[in-house]
Amino acid sequence: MTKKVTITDLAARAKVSVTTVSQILNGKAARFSSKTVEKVKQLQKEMGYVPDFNAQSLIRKSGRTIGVLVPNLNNPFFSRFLRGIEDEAIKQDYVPLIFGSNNSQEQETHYLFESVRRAADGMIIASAVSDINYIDNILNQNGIPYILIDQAPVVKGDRVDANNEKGGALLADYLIKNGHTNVTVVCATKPTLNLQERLQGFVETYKKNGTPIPDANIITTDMTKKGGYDATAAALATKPNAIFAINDEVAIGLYRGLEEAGLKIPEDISIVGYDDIDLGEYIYPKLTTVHQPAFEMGTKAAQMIINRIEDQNEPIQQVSLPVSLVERDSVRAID
Amino acid sequence: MTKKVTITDLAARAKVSVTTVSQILNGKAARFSSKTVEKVKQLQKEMGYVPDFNAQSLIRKSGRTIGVLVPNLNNPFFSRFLRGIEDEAIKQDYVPLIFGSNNSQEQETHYLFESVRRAADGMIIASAVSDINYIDNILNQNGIPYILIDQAPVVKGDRVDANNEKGGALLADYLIKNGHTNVTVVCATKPTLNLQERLQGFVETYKKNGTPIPDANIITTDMTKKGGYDATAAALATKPNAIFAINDEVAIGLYRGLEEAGLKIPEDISIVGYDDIDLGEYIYPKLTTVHQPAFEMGTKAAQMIINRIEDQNEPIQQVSLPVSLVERDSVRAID
DNA sequence: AATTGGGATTAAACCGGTTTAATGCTTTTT
DNA sequence: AAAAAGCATTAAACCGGTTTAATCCCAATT
Repeated sequence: MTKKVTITDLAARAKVSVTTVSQILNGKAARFSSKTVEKVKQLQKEMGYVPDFNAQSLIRKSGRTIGVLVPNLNNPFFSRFLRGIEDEAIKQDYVPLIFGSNNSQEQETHYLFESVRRAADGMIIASAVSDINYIDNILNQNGIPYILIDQAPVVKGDRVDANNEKGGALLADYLIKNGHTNVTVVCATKPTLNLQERLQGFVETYKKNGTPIPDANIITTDMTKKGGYDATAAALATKPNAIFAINDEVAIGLYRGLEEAGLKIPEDISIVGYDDIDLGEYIYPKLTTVHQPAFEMGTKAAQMIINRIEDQNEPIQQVSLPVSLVERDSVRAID
Repeated sequence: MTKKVTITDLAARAKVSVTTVSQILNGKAARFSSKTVEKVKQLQKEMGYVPDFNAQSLIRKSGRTIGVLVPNLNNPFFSRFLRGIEDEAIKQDYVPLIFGSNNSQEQETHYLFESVRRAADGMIIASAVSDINYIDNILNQNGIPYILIDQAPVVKGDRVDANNEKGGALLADYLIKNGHTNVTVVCATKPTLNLQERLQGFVETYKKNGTPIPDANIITTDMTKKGGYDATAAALATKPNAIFAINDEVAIGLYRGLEEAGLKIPEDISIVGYDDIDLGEYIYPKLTTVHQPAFEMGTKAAQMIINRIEDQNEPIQQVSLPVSLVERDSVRAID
């Protein structure tokens, strides 16, 4: 409970001015005698002096903080994504301020304002909401740069995503190749852009194949395990021989639902997911899915927002990371 | 990119002093004429004035920030725990600064110092390390109160945990009741206190039952899915009829390992886990485990640290939340 | 009419730093 | 010997707020 040591205390004990201390501790020591430099550095250790963060940020006009908003802390995809952000941010001496909105627009708004209030230097946003105008309003008005994950910017802006259309197409091709012409999709009730794109890529591929997917075969639900589970009956009612779960969490729910319905994967029905969360390798049967480079999306997003923060005039970037098919055991070939 | 509005700007436009604006905006408006009050409030909206966080924190000597350190952002147990913290913190107008150390003491240390530097008002720590003296050193020296999750304080200090010994005992009783006298445990290589306690409760119960567990039946590995998977062979070598995975993640790994070994759960071997992550309900067969109130542990921890922050003299609290057995399908009765 | 009192407002100090523009002293240069 | 240059250091302004202790003005008391 020792009272906090300030730069003034340190200066007093060193019998120099605070300017001197400040300069030396910030490495602008060029013009100070090595005697003074040593004295100050020594005293810093001795007294355990740590510059006051708020005082520093106030005058530097930056706290090297990045606000990060994700819809769901629970989804392993986002955990990996967050790890990527943390990893890169730390390297560049930034700190992420992480918020999970639980898929609620109200909470998103709250956290957006909280980030503004805390003077985040920039934000990385994976919104759960499809209409993101309001984000731009809040952030732009406050001069906070941001980068969107998996969403199209309202106005021209930075963006990182993985190639969702491609991912959808990859899955469709694979399923078609394995003889599944009768598929149903379990998607979100209010799909965000990335989901729309996945769906689009998938559906288009089937159309091109001459085996279009009827609208009735698009089931909607929540993007959670429970959502997948709850959608089982509706999906089954369409009598598909394969189901495309728009993300892996939903696939997990479907696994359970199908098991309870007495159906065996992939003998009775095939399933594919999307994301490639690590769990996919552990469940039985192992899940065939599309790999999204979640970690890399995180590091890339962090790099980009830091660049933007430090140079507002950088050209706008829209980065689309590659995806790939992860072929495992949840699909069987039919004839 | 409109330059940030300061209180001075606002005061100028309102033709009053900054003192007036400050007072009014902080609700100390009692002595101001309603005309002035209205004018200021109106202008605040109009100009979109948000008080500078760092300036405010500097003088208030608090940024209402709670540092949170967890070993692993990936583990659903911690996701739920974090949600609990976030939930409670927000209510009390605090913001959690979340860090995941990836089970590395080096990173833990880094984040500890980062929290000090950022002037966290307090910390909630779920360390991955069993010897936590160093935490106390860093934090205590800087006058930052903290509360430990699932660890015993070095010196008398606040603590939240769930009743781990009880949980271990619960599992042991259940297994014994179902006729499993020959069990093996998969535990951490360097178990933190909570894991030691679980193990202790489990082992003691078996000992009391007159069927002690041989040391050879305690297998150690990493606390991840992969760790569980990797431990399969060693566990199987002890020829158990039931395995206690010290947490659910490990159990998931074991599920996969056992499947590959051609063993059926629970027909050929029974498994129990610990934590009750939501996944347990979805895998096949559903996992029997011990429920830890992760969310409540989070809210409780947040409440406690906030109390401590706001009143350093509060009596020290050690809260142990109740656990319960969740009986599902991964154990069969043998005779 | 002088004094008191209270309502409305603000000047000024302060929080803990950073930075710019001096200042004072030596040492060189001319 | 005076002017210029160089080195080491620091005074003072500033960042954007909060808070304490005035100050001002007008109505009410004595």
